[in-house]
Amino acid sequence: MRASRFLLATQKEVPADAEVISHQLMLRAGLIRRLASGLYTWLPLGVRVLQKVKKIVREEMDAAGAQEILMPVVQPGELWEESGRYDMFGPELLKFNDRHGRSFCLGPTHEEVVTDMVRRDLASYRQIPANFYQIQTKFRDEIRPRFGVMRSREFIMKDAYSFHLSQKCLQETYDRMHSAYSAVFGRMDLNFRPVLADTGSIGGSGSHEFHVLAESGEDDIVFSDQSDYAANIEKAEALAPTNERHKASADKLEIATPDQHSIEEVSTFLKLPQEQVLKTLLVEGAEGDLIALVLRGDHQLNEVKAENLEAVASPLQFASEARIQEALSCKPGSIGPVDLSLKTIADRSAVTMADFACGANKDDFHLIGVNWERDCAEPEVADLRNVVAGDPSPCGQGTLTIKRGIEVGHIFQLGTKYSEALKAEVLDENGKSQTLTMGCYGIGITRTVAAVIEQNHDDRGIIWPASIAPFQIALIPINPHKSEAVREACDNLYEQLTKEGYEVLYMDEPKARLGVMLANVELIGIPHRLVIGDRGLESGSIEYRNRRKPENRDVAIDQLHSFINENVEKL
RNA sequence: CGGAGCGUAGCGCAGUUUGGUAGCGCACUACACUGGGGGUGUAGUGGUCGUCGGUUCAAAUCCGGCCGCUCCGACCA
Repeated sequence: MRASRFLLATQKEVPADAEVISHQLMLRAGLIRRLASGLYTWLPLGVRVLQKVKKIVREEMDAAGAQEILMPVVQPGELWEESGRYDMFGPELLKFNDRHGRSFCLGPTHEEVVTDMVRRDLASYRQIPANFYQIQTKFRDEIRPRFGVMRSREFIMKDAYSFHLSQKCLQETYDRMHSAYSAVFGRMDLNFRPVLADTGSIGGSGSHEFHVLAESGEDDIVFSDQSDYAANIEKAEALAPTNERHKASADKLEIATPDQHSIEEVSTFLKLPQEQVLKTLLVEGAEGDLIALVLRGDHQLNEVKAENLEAVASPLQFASEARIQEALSCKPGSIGPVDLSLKTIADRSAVTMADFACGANKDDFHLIGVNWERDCAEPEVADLRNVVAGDPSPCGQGTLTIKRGIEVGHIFQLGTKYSEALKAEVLDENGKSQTLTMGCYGIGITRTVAAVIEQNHDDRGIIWPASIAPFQIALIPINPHKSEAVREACDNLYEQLTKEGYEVLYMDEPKARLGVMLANVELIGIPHRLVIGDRGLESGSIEYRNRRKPENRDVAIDQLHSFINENVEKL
């Protein structure tokens, strides 16, 4: 590609509203432009990267036996009513009516549509298993789009859906998708981890997320230091403490704690460590009642675990201040389990506390020296908290560390949730109708591009892995408008390399300054760079530089061909 | 939706306190010099100051409504 015929929309200055490095570099390198909140136009350079990612995904999906389809972005509301998600999905589902007043939505995901396709077109067990995928634009009306393409409202996703007649068969496809995903992210040289994940509201049994490890990630991933165990913090079990609860040794005492509400305030005020203060949170119960969730003060509620409790309403909803006032006649900062007439569920760690402090269910008062059994009823016990670094690993080996991850892929065993609701059935060998079991598998294509940049950049710009670089080689002439020889050498080399199948960006604008071209080529992250000038030509060499290496090297012109063959990945 | 902040040229910003000719840097156009690592000079292009209304002789500036955006908390690939 000749740069004179290609939109290189690079910018020197960092746009003010770009927070994370990938967002900044994508804007500066001219990959994307913002159209509105959470909506981005992909410029020519960005599209080239996107196409590379899609190509890798297609190759791996095809190799794993999946078939490509393409489903509409706009979907009939009826279908979503049939699955029960039209009202359940929440405000992320953008709904609208057509001119006839029929309801439609923009697809945030495509379970309904594939399941509908399958129930119409698959009739026999002979067609099972089947795995259909597409690469399509999705829309989720995110509350807060941010980090550019990392959490946008419109995004491109590869989603696949498999159909089976047995759990065993589903497991096989699931495992095959697991390895296909590892292959996809491996081909992009990403430092990633498959981690155990919560199946969330979609339900089903097995689920893994694929996370790219990066500081800017929005998820906490926990690892065992002595085994392969890795899980999303939402999923990671906090084991019960091994030590027994101490005997009560202090007397219960009520203390005035004016204006002390948070655990931090209370622990400072009472001069007690946070581990000695009990945290009591009120949430809406499944029966319309209120439930008290109790944690050690220094621990954090794991909302997914809480939501998965039967007694707790799903989605999780904290009790409003008004509701608390009505039930307990006090504010949220002064609640405790003593004489509390609500169902109380305590975290495994909280229940081993003794002589602790907690709210007195009376504004501006706390209790100290409180003990379970003696002062308040033994609560129900559950795993309610987020694990913290240093906790024992739930796999039984090692302790946990926590890192940030960007979720770029997610695989699920869905079970029969959608096939049952939409009656996706086929006849088995005995002529009997059987409901299909489903799996679903997503890769955030656009998000993956951002994740790659998060892991591959320096202070000059992006450093693309060979497999998804927009161009392999940048060809830069020095003063071509002055030197016929340079121009000719570059023209020839450009033609030759292009003919051989290399993707070359030829910086052929006659008056472009060398420094500007070099800076641009580094900013947009092209892996290999050739600089051709009079001096080099006279001494029979061409300057080469690898984007990842700090130094130039001169390559003899007559060896250039083999040098490139050896050092540049042909795609 | 709650809390904080912003809206002035394609990008980054000043000007708003104290009302009085719309500015700077980058980018862009032309020319010249320069020419082996974001160069210099000269001359230019580009703005109904988010929007609607009010106050005033006069509003980017003061007042009010609306819209949009960003950041911090609840969603997910």
